Amino acid sequence: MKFKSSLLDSQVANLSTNTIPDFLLWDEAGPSDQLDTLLLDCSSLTDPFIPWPAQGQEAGGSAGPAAGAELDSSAPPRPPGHLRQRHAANIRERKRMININSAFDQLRSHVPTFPYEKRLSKIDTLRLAIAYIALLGEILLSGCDPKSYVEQCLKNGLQSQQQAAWNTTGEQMYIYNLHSYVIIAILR
DNA sequence: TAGGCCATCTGGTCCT
DNA sequence: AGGACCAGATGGCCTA
Repeated sequence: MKFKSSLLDSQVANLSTNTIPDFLLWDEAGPSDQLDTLLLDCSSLTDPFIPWPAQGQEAGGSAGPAAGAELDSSAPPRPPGHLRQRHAANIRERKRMININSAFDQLRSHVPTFPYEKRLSKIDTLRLAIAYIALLGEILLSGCDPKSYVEQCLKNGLQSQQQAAWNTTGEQMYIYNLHSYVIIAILR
């Protein structure tokens, strides 16, 4: 997600003309079933299957630098079964990352974005979620109607932004943009 | 083509 | 000892 000023400005412009931007949550795009199945199949293997090709060749994906260490004659000798254990650890790691990515997908589905916004990156998902939670907390504390609170918040925010633009740091502007982004995306 | 994002592999560390 | 977690390194893909 890139906070292009033109993007935010266009949404603010729409809002100022009482045109509420569309809001859409990300489609539930769960992890690849095929990949899950593949990993389950791999983890059920009982023989020390080595997924990467013969030495010196690149596996289907990208091999890390240490993959070459196996080929390094100067490297310390590995204990027997090291490759098998390493392969098992790789599978566990992939499954762990799938779990993490699944959680990210779930989180994305709860973070308000614009329908034309490209898929949120992980870091943007986290930052927007933080901003969203903060906003929800403010709404709870205010006791106001959520929609009217958000609209009022946006109006006040725009005024304060204009007033304080001259001394606003980049970091503050980024946080402000996150806050505004969430607010505008919520309104519909 | 450079930069951002991501998946993957790997070794190290900590925990059970 | 083995699993979970983590961070570094690397290469692929995509976009401006």
